Amino acid sequence: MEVGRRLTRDFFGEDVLDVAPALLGAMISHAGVTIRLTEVEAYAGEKDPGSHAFRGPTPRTQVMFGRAGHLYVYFTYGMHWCANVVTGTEGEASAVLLRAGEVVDGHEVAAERRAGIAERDWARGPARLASTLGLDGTQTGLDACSPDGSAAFHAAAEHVPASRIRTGPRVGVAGAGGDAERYPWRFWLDGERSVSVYRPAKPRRRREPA
DNA sequence: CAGTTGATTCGCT
DNA sequence: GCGAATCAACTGG
Repeated sequence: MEVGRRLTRDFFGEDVLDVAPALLGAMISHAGVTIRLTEVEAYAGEKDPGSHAFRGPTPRTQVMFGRAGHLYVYFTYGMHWCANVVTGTEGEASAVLLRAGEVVDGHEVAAERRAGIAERDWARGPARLASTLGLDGTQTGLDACSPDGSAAFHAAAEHVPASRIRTGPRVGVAGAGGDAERYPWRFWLDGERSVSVYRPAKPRRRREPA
């Protein structure tokens, strides 16, 4: 299929708030499936209370403090994997969460991998997107800018006018209240069916004791 | 459509 | 121990 130029490490080395919207319409390929990104979220490194890097490097978040263009794939809610790409300068630990997209190549592989799921939902949400790409914890640290790596990003096949880009608060991020939460760091393409519905970051109600 | 709930493991305090 | 950058199934309108 026709894809744009491959995105380089220089592309990911820019500021996360520039990289995130620039990824809309771009594509990521892994394990036989290509997804066109329609929704992303920026996480601004160690100074961002919503980021996993907020409390400094740990074994889990080590890769975020490394080079731009590497994948940070984390496990959450006891069952889901979500994928980010590291951005900015080394040691900064900023990253873009890949929140949603649509499968544009590898439909047969995706259909097998996501058996029983409607095509519309294959990459509608970060855990679904990672699952459809076949990404899990074994791919964390993978260099998407390496010529012989298994994952790669490609520029949008079509022109994405700035007027189609929307911004808003991040989804499902607890611990709001800091300065970081005042900024709309979620970016999506207006009018795309694959964009997940916004839900405010509301703390889960604890079940009452019996 | 919107709203609610259980599932289930890990990372960190 | 607590709660999480979520999902799928289910309810009621």
